[in-house]
Amino acid sequence: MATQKFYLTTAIVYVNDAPGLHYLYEQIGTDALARFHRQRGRDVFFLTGTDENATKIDRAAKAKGEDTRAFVDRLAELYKRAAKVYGISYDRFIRTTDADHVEGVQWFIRRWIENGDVYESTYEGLYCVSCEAFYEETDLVSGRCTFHSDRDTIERLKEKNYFFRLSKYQKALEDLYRDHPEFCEPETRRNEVLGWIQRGLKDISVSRRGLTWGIPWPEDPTQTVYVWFDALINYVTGVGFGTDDATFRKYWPADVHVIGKDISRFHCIYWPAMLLSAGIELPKQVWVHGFLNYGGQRLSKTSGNMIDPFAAAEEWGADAVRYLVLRQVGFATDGDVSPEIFNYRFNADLANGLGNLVSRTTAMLERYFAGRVPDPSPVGPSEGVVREAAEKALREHDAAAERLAFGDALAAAFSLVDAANKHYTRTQPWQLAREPSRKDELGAAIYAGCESLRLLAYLLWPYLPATAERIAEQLSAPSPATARWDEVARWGLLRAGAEIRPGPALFPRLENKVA
RNA sequence: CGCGGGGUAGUGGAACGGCACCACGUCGGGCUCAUAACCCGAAAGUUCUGGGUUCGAAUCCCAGCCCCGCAACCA
Repeated sequence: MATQKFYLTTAIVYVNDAPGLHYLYEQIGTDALARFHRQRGRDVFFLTGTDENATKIDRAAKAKGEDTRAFVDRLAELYKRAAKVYGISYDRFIRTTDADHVEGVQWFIRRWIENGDVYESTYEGLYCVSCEAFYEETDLVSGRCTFHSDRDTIERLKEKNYFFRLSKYQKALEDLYRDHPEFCEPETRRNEVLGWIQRGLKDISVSRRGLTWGIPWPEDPTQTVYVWFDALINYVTGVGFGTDDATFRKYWPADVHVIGKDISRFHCIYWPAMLLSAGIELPKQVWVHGFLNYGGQRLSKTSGNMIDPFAAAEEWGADAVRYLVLRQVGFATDGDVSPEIFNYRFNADLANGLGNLVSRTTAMLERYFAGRVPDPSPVGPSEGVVREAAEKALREHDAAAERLAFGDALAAAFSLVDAANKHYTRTQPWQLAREPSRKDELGAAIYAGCESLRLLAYLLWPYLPATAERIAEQLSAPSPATARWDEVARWGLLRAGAEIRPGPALFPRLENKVA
């Protein structure tokens, strides 16, 4: 039985500035999915990275008087550091300036050329002679470039470029979506894409002339690959296309590309057409997530409503932030985040819910059983109810996680926290403890609470990896990072007599910050 | 008539033809193992507006108002 592979990607991020929380949002969601599949025994390859070949990056570096190469190196490190802080478990962090990517892109484009899908044509547009770049009408302010608004630098210019025959793939894309509607999820995003296709596809310019930064067009050094097309190709070069056939054959096609809704056109139309032209199998799915809003605006650099991910990790803890964004927003739709929302959810779910359940359970174990897990029998009605709740949580969690509904998945897992709390209210262990003759009942009641915690450690690991480790450690249970799912994810596996090692509060309440 | 999404208790979400549900917050009660945590109960909605279809509409149709995203060479 060969291990099933699972290859997933995030979009690569455009590195013109420091990372924001919206960047981590996609990383966190994709990481949770990667961990979920690893936990279920799949051979996961998780690719993420940086998009570095844009002309604007070259310009941003020069504007700061910095060498472009040094500039992207510095920013790539910063993004890697953010990923590390948040426990993003990528297998490769690709940079589009990596040598193997550059080589792979050129091989990719040669295939288009061989296939007759590239031709020379003229691109006409508004050109800023100072920036040496084309702009759209909408980019200009009163007909002037925003970088050089003090003088007239804009000219209407024609440039010879290479064009890709996107129009040739109109029918192939229609067929793709007819036969495999699941290619783009969720459905609302797919409908949007179908609308674009129905209105007809036009050929697109895929090269730029006279740039000094970017990937040279194969066999024509006067042209540079237009950065969007170079960027998309990272999904195949990241697993060895053009340079490492064995790895490429092992992981391609991708199981899912996780992206934001602003770039679905590129991933759901251009990308499959590009692959078809290059004679490469299509990925199985593009999964489009929503955005984080703060104060009614999309969280972004241009909206000026950044939440700094490094500061957020200091404030709430990286695990908590992972939980907060996924639980609050869900993943498919847009949702609101703010420090106030984080604070109240932190207290309600993490401190009062999960953290407090761990505290009360381990405290009772220490007090009543000298820090050893008691025997599970006799199993009374309340223990049965908790067990059913646990099994339901496992089922519902997996079903939700499978469809990237992380908010629902977390809600399913946390339903077990509620079930355990209700169980304590019903059985009242603190009362049983007063009657020595009922020691067995007391043990069974606490065992059920303990067992709920153990299962929670495994269920929550994809979202709260560090917390899950701490819970498992406190129960002397196998590490969620390495345990085989079928050997841990069943009720009743916690060994009686196991040592309990209570730790400090997992999520101390944020007392002063609740407005 | 560019395209798409959305307007539901104070807040955020769910239901998408059949008694309008959940969480947080608020109020009342209980408990004391626990991070003033936990448990039970209650109040709170003319489901954006106006028409229509239907035995019955938050849900379907028409018109309008408002918010958000996209609008293909910006990444």
